[in-house]
Amino acid sequence: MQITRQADYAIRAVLYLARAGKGQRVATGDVADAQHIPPSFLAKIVSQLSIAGLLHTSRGARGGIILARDPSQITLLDVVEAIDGPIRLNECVTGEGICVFEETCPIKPVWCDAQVELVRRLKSVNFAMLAQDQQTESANAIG
Amino acid sequence: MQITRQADYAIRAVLYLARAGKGQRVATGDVADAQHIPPSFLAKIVSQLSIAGLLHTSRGARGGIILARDPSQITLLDVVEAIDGPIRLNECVTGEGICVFEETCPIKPVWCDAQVELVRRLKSVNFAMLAQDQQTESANAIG
DNA sequence: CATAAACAGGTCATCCTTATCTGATTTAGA
DNA sequence: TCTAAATCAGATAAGGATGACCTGTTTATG
Repeated sequence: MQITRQADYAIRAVLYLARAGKGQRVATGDVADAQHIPPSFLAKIVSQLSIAGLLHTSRGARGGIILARDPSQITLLDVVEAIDGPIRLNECVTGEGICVFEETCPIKPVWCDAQVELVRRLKSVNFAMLAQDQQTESANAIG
Repeated sequence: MQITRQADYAIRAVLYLARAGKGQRVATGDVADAQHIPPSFLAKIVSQLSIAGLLHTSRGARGGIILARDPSQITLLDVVEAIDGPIRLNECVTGEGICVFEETCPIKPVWCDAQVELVRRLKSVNFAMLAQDQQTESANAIG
């Protein structure tokens, strides 16, 4: 019930790029340094984000990575799902035919609803918002 | 980003007990059969639920398991956290000092808020409700 | 051509998850 | 008291996910 470290790293990387400003190409080494991400691990993550179409890479000297679209067009959900795959709170939410009790199970709707809400929430946050905010005063989940 | 099979099994087991009715002692083997749970695996789960105080066990012939409190006093959250531990959407939500960027991170509040909402939702569902409902017509999370 | 950088991939250790098995212990009932 | 029924505790094992490293290969710049 937790996103992976990879997804967390990916979010921080995209945030860094969003903050770097428009059309600013950045070396992944710089991102790793600034965000305290193991450099060789970040390479893999960048590769996945590139395949997902969230950023463009350019090789060679003066190469680097750059966001594929405006930060306002990249949501938290985009990044999380690019790395961890689709959000599924329980196996049965995946589709039909997974659970024997599907038809009469009173729990499945609970998971479905909760998942819809979570997805909606992550989709509502984009990286233009995140890049400009410093930490907002907000609820703390502890306790 | 998914509850474990164990947690899912635990939920189904508790649901079965809730449906069995008040003061009805049931053999774990029966639960395993009815809910299609590997019997020897269920034993471990039952043990954890017992430690968590959600059900009582009695050994010996005619022994079995029984809910420790009224189904209305057991929430979905109780069962999930008894097995999987506290719900944490991201490592940083656990507490202070985990993340270097805590103070200025614009993402942490998003996770905290989403987690609070998810926990609230799971806490709002108890097994008295689940036991009496057949499947309600509800949103489907697919798509 | 030399250098800087991304890229592809393989490897590795560790932990988690799921599951099974075995033996010990307890209890009800004949 | 004996036996069958049932939980309890612990060891074990396969498999996969996770986090991380390392080595070449390709490509663009100067």
